[in-house]
Amino acid sequence: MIDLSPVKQKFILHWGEMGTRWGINRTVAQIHALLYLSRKPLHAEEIARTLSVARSNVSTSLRELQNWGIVKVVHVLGDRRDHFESMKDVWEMFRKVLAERKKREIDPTLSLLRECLSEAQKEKSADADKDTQERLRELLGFFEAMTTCYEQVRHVPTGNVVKFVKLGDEVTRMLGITPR
Amino acid sequence: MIDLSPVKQKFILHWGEMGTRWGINRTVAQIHALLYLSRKPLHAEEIARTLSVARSNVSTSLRELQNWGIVKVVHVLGDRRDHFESMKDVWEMFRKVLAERKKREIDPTLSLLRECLSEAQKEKSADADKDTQERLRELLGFFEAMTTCYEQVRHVPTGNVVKFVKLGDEVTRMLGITPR
DNA sequence: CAGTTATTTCGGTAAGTTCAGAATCTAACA
DNA sequence: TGTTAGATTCTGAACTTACCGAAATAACTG
Repeated sequence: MIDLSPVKQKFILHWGEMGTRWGINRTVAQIHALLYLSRKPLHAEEIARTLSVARSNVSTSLRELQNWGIVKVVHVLGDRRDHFESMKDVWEMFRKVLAERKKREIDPTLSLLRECLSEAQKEKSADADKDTQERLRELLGFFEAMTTCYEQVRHVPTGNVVKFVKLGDEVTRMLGITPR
Repeated sequence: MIDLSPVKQKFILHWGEMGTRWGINRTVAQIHALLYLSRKPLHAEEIARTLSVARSNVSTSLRELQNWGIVKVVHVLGDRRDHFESMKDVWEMFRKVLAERKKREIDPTLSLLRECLSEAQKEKSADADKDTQERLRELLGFFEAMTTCYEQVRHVPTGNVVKFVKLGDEVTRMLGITPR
């Protein structure tokens, strides 16, 4: 951490904390922050030294970041060590994470809700739990809406994000769909 | 757990798992699932028994759910124990959580990024780290866009959510803002 | 106000996670 | 083909977080 400017330190620590709040391992998030801020790709040893964490820990964490699809291995001429760099396009990065979370958490939840609903219909005490069914159905509806929403957002190219957000603002205002 | 239908069990367990992935304590999420599915408000003792967790643990978790604003205390006539019920409107619940997460995580991140940027400008090695500044600025831009986005979504009444999502779909398609 | 029941707080313990270092594996290079 | 730098995996220790049960507190009843 000594090698880092105070600003970088501050950000990396914060990002680590935020990670834990969203179910991401602290070290994983810190490494991500470090790579995101780094001008050049770093090798594992360098990361371990900079953040004062074990080399092994870095290895595992990098693997995870690669699984999220936001960190990539690159090679530097004349150096046989792997170097790692983070995606720099924030929007693209966000989309990656969104896609991955959908795959890991939303999709399984959709399946589960559907299973539950079909099982609920077969159950003996069927009408006794009409209520549960209704609840599950509403939740399913919600996640389906989220999926639709995601499908739209997923294809907006980075350059258009701001435009897109502003547009949404206009439209909702015009149509008065959001009475306050 | 014995008192629960298989379907309820299944859902509660899943919801608990999903909770952990998003930084929510497993028990907290399970209690939330239980209350969400429950037709009538439950008292703490009942929750503890049903989920086989300690009474005290239930107490703490309920407090947390109340902090999120998605569980409320209600009183049952002729019973002096507190009873708890979950909000049933999924969309409303989602908005609550969104609002809370914004307050707890996004807003502090915005502040931090602004601090970092202003400190970065004062730093000695100022131009050496033009790059870092640029990265931070982009991240800030992203979170600002997210905030705008949130502000729109935040006022959509439950009845209009589906309409809203479909509308977004139409608009983006019409304008061809999302070329595939 | 004494007795009863519900709720919260707190200290210890169990469970889970993170981490360092050793052992193993892989591949570059002589 | 042997040597070595680098990457990965494994294991036990340290630390963190979640959880329980006991004790204290608060709320109610007669």
